[in-house]
Amino acid sequence: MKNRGLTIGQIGERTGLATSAIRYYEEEGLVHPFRTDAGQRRFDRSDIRRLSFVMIAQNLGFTIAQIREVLRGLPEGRTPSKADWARISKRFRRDLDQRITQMEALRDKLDGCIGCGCLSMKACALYNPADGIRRKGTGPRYLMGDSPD
Amino acid sequence: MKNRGLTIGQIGERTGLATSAIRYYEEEGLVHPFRTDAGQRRFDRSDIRRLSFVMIAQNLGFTIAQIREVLRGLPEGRTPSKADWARISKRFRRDLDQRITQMEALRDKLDGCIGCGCLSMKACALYNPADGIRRKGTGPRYLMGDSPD
DNA sequence: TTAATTCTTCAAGTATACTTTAAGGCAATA
DNA sequence: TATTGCCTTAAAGTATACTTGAAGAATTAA
Repeated sequence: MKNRGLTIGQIGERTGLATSAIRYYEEEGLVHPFRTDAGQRRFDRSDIRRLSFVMIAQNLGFTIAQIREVLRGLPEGRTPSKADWARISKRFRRDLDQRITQMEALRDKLDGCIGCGCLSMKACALYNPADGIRRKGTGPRYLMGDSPD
Repeated sequence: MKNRGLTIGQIGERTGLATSAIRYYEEEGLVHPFRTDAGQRRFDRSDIRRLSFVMIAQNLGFTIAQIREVLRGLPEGRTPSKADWARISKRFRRDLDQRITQMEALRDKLDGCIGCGCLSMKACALYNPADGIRRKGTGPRYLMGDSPD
């Protein structure tokens, strides 16, 4: 193995990600592997954690763009420390808290609201739950509990 | 207005949906407008509620396929009653309760887990919170950390 | 009646998050 | 050395949930 580091295949094994997904994540700026003299990707061991973070964030419903933003909070030159990770995880925590609050509010309004006969959905709390759940743009929108099957 | 009923444009105004979206929803079997002799769509007033329900479900993260499933619980021949709506809304309630519980569990594990260096993501609650999104792969997955530091 | 507006279908485009395929180069092993 | 297997890029395909555009028919307003 030339130039040391982990190959994309090895990273794939460790993380469970398809190599195609990892290449896509690089394209999207979520990982920055270096290259061998021959042009093959080589990853740092810390990239495993980085990609794991990406997977978790995906599971939490974050978009690639959002994850990229969050990962900007990590240092570039050195391997991120536990404190680095803890710092950026706070954003997740805030987001989760917000979502939970939102969902609880929705749940509490559900029975009274569905089928209530509101003529204007603009006045209905269920119609536009304070942004955040519904993604911008198109594409599949499933939240944590829903796998597309 | 021929053959009575609401036109797609009027339904769009009432619900805030684009007419293209409404046509798409018909194609997907979420609404079933009748047609005038000339072939134009005409909607029942109860379709406003039906489409509002679709929008709410969308906001809650349900897919079109799931919404179609739920809507099957409504009567075909007559206008759904309040009781009909209440009945199918229960599914939403259950789903919301489940998601809230899941998210709370995630939130509580977040600080301790991100960057913790877990050796196996199989043991990590953040990795597969809703189980089923990520496919099972071969071999051990050492996520959120490489080998012991 | 004429003109403006709304309706129709169908095909293609958009965005996200990837996977698949093709054609070929690099690396480890027998 | 040869062969196997993993690596490369680029383009195209997939799924969801729609929107946009074209061309023409139906409906409404003046």
